Amino acid sequence: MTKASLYQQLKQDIRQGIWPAGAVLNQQKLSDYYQVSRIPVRDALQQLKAEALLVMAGKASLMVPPLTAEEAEELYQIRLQLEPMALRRAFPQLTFSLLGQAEDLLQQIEQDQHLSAADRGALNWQFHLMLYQASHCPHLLRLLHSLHQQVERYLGFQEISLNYADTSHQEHRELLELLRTQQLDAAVALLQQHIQQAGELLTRHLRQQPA
Amino acid sequence: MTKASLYQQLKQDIRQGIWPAGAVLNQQKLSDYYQVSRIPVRDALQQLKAEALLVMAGKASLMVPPLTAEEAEELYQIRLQLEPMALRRAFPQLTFSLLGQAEDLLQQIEQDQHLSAADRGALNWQFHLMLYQASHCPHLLRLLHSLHQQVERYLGFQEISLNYADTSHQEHRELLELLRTQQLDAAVALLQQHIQQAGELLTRHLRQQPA
DNA sequence: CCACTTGGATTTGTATACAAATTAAATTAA
DNA sequence: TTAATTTAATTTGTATACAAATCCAAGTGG
Repeated sequence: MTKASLYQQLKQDIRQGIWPAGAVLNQQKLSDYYQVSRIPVRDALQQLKAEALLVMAGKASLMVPPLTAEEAEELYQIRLQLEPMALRRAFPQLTFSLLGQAEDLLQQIEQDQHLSAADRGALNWQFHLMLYQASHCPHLLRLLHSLHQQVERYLGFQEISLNYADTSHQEHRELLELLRTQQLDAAVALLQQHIQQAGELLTRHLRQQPA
Repeated sequence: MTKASLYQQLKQDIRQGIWPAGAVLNQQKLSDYYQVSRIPVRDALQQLKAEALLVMAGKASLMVPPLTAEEAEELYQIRLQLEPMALRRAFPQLTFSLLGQAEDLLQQIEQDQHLSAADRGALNWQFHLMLYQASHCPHLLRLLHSLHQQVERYLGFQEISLNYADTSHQEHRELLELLRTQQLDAAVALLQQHIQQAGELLTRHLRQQPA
């Protein structure tokens, strides 16, 4: 378990609920669990804290943040502001090659019916990222990546991703088609609708059946 | 030099150019300079890296990011998307008490004519924060705080803040007045203009006279 | 009964020492 | 001369040991 991979592992284990929402993580427990000293654990924790994938609990201890409908809505609202911007700035630099690669990712999602929620989430983000990357906006991409990691914690609910899968796929296809035919404004409108819809579905679910 | 303060100190020293843009920071150098072991230095560096106040230079070393017009523009564009959102979400919860506290900050800026660029920047952000805080959006506030820290590195140029000071003050006053009289849309429009103007001034300056 | 100390147990913070990796220079071959 | 390769120096990564702080529960006074 090397340094970078400990960070990755911890992040994945938080997503997968090994360290559930509300759990207080202490360095000793983690260094025992991952069979490393506290130093690399501290490094990983520090990084996760800075990304808000962990939050302070008391004066010195760290906690896996609870999942709330309010914060989920907030995250989607922020995405709703930033992702259209990313798409607009990427648009002039989008190539058929990139759009093709994005389509490949879609196909991968649709074909492999028995992907884990985590894998589907990762591929879904890769699809969006493929489009946004062309913007060459390092800060924007960094923020979107961070936001997506936050959101991913909420998408463990099988029901959501399954119910929404078909609509989502179709919207992704339409988005690609609009970009291919140079209809930027329509593409942005669709993207906004896409994000808003996903956000509403998630928050509705959270309010009905809190995490 | 305790842990939290080492992080603060390093951040301040980067802003103030003790570790200038492009400088590669190594742990030994910093632990000598700040008279602490490498462990707390590592913690601080890890955090600064996660906030993009430091960036990777090569495989393992960290660098103070260069200042570029492109990134400055990007940062202001992101603020342009997020700050109006923060103001809108704060608006229903804004009280006369908060508006009063915001006004106090303005007065503090205007009265003290010989503030350092850093101090003026800090107070300016506190003014904006006073308004946005009422939104109770933790993620949004965290992002805006981070963005502002990024932007602050660009505002060491005396000419900019001095030239713009008067216009900026007046816009701040107008903003408060619009909020007092419940004119949200006008307030948002002014805020957008305020950010855009500041961004254009900065990027124009950077393109004329690169850092 | 509640708020407030106080003690010990736990947990985090830091220093030092050493291992692993990276960087940069020197050397060699094309 | 240039590019690739090896080697030495530097720098980062990690473990262990100890100091400082925090947390929590038991005890005390109001």
